[in-house]
Amino acid sequence: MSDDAWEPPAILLAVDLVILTLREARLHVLLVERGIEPYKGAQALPGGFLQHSQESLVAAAHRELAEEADLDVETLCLEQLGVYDDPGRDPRGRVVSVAFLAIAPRLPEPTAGTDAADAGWQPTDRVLSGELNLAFDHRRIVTDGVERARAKLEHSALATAFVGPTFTITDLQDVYEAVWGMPLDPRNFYRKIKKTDGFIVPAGSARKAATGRPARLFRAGPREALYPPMIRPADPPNGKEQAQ
Amino acid sequence: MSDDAWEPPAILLAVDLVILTLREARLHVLLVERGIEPYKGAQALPGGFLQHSQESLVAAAHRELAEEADLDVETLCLEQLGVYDDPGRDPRGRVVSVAFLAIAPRLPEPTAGTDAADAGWQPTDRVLSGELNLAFDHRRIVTDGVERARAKLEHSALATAFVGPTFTITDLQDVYEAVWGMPLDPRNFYRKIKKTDGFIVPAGSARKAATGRPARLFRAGPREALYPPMIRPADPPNGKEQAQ
DNA sequence: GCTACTTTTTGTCAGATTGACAAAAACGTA
DNA sequence: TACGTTTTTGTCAATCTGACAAAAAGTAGC
Repeated sequence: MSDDAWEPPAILLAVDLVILTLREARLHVLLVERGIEPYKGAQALPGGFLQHSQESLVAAAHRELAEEADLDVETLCLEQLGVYDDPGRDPRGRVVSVAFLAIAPRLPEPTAGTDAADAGWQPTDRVLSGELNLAFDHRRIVTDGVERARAKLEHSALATAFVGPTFTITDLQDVYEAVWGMPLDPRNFYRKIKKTDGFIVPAGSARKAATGRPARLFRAGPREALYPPMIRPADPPNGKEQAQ
Repeated sequence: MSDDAWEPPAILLAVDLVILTLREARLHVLLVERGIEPYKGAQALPGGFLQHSQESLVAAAHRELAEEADLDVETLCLEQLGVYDDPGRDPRGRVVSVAFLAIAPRLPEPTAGTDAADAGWQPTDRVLSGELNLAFDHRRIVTDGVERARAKLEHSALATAFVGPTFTITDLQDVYEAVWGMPLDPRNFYRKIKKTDGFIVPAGSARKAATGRPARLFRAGPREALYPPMIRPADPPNGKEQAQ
């Protein structure tokens, strides 16, 4: 490309957000109903274009989140998920979108913002299964986001981000079961968690549900990366792949 | 953002490539000497701007690779590494760059292309340590790329991408040692590899170096994801973190 | 041809980890 | 006080890991 007279291509840069949380022991994703064309009326991830050329991507992400879902998530830690740039993914022209992922403890019901007709939590199952159709390539983005969360639970203390400041080991197990989508043995889970140094630290004695032995409370520990990782059981219980 | 009169911000979209390979049992990255300002004369990752608004990011990546390093890597599998968008990372204006990562078996010495004064392989050590300075934020990108490769070695059969079509188990071990930057026990490595179903399949009897028992040859197996993962030993041999 | 040396491959063995399951502990409730 | 529930502590066999020995299969030197 030895062209001196080079015209910058007209490309629009956007951000999309996959916000995951736990509600009633199921993994949910934040969706908005699009208030404008294209895909007006369809469910979509919150997101939008960069406002000006100096706005950073994460700044745009936080701004869109506030605008579209009225969520106060200053503290929310956004992680880059990927870039989606298939030409033709947006009928308006060439739109390259950077997706971000965030994990949140139980959040308040979001209220509709200016650009979105409505905002609310939907179970990720319904999106992944295709039961619920999303605008653009947002189903793929959600799929990637959930898979990222699953993987991160194995190697990081991410699970504590789903729950409140103090929690019980059973709370943590609920997170793993909801995100991984499989049941785990409470006894073995308990043992594994407790012996992973720095994952959790005690937070006073405890009390919880109406019935059963009260559970001890813990707080997130200093450890960010889990060294002996929490290996999730092989996914395909229906698969029959056997090599060698 | 309820503005109808909205001016698309002037943002340039670029790609950068982290091409990793093994040379003399060390991990190397492909660098070019910049032939134009800014950072003219400095070492940098191959990459450049999207040519037109319909060009996909991977297409641009392949094109730049051919242009700048004259490498024929049609078959090279590029994986998205991340987006680098710090305003101010490029003195020419707002440049958002999407980085791609590729792993390659021993490649021919690249020849300089049109935009780059020179192209060649440099040990990643020299980049990570800061001994070799790179243009823009390319040192960070290389750091992220190497870390990604390290992580992928744990869970995928990526190691076979570093070697030729047929290889010995020792070849594989060299890959792990070079990328992880630590020595591994040949006996235990051998055992672990052989018992990971589908990782490698036999490829006829074998022969190799001038000395020692001839090693058996293998070919990459069907397995993409390693189920019992290859857990790499804890990184910090100098660390002393102990909680609980 | 025989010995020395090198590298690959096959074992061994104790300690740690895992998965499945039992049982005790610590509550509320009838 | 007996019962049901949930948390917590154990147990046990199977598996996996890390450290190390030894056999196997070549080449090189004499």
